[in-house]
Amino acid sequence: MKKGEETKQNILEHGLRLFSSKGYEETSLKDIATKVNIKTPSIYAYFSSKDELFEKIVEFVIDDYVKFIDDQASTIGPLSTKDQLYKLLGELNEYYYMNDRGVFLKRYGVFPPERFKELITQKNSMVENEIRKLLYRILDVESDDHQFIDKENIATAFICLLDGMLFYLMNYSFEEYERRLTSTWKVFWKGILK
Amino acid sequence: MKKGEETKQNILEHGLRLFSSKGYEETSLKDIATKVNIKTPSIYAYFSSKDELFEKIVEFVIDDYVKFIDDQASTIGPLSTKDQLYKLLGELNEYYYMNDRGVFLKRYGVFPPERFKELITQKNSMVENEIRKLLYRILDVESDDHQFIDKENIATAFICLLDGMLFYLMNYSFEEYERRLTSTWKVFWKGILK
DNA sequence: GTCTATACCGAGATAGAC
DNA sequence: GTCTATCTCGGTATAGAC
Repeated sequence: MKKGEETKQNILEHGLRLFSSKGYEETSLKDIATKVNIKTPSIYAYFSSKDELFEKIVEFVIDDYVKFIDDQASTIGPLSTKDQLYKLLGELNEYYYMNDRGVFLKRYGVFPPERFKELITQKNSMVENEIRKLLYRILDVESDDHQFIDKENIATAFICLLDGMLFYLMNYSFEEYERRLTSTWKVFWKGILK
Repeated sequence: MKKGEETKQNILEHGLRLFSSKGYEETSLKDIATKVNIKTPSIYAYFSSKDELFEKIVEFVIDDYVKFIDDQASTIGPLSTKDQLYKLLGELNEYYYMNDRGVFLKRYGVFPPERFKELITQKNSMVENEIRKLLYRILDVESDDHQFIDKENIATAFICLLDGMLFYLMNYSFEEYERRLTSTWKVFWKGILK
């Protein structure tokens, strides 16, 4: 990779990390520059403004998440319906926990800075759709022992569960999160059986 | 009410509203002063800094919510267990939807500015405890036809559901939220029965 | 491509008149 | 109790040398 290209990547990565943990306004270009080991004005060689940098990160993050969701489709294929659902829940949760992209997604998905509201809500509905599509695919397979309630219903409850678990992930230790995941999953699974 | 006292209340109220909708950093003291129809420096007659103003609002909001939860205890008394749970879920959700205090609570509960992190997480665990206590009280009554799974389990799932629904409340119309509440509730209720 | 120097602005905050 | 005037600081952004 060329030196310039490398710097650009570094700016994007550290920007992502800082925006995730501290928020848009609380992160200065100087903070980012320091992490990348350059001076603030050098950032302008790659991005025309702080806003533009942020938007580029938004786009990268959402596209990456959509890709991640699609990847799950192929990974969970051979499992039983129950295991597929549980695995999907765990994987999507851990995507949030394990990297800054997830935190970024949630932080700005729920509370976007005024200027980026439109861009973000638009992109966000893509994500929910992707998850719903995957859930329908899982539930459509009839080769299983179980009977389920209405699919749409399940998807809505599943997504709610996903969002709710996020709070646990963010506010508690990983162990506590796992305990709570088990509890919640039990209720969900019993709840969607006919 | 004395004039000074009134101004102070106005600052608190408009501060709350602006912090909820725009966030801490994006809200300037000038924004608040404008809404109150005073000039920025007048705020310092009541609060020694922006930080102090914010902290006062945090404390007010959390205390008010805890009070609200306690109020629910007396309101839902005569209903069946099922109706009590459903009503509680609806009431707690709508507290969020209907006033800025709820949005404030969530916004800073999940993503507090660095400086206030400690204050807020500490206060926040009080809230979860209050909800758990109330749930245990509801579930302890045995005069009902239903058998339930483990109480702790139910409480965890309930709180997860509460947090998840928040995303629906914030990102969709009230009608869509209600549709989704129905779906999610169905799954939850089936899930907690023995 | 990265730097130093600097312009510019808006924020939080203080002093002191009325 | 509220104002005008003003200070200070840190942020984004630009100019121009190397």
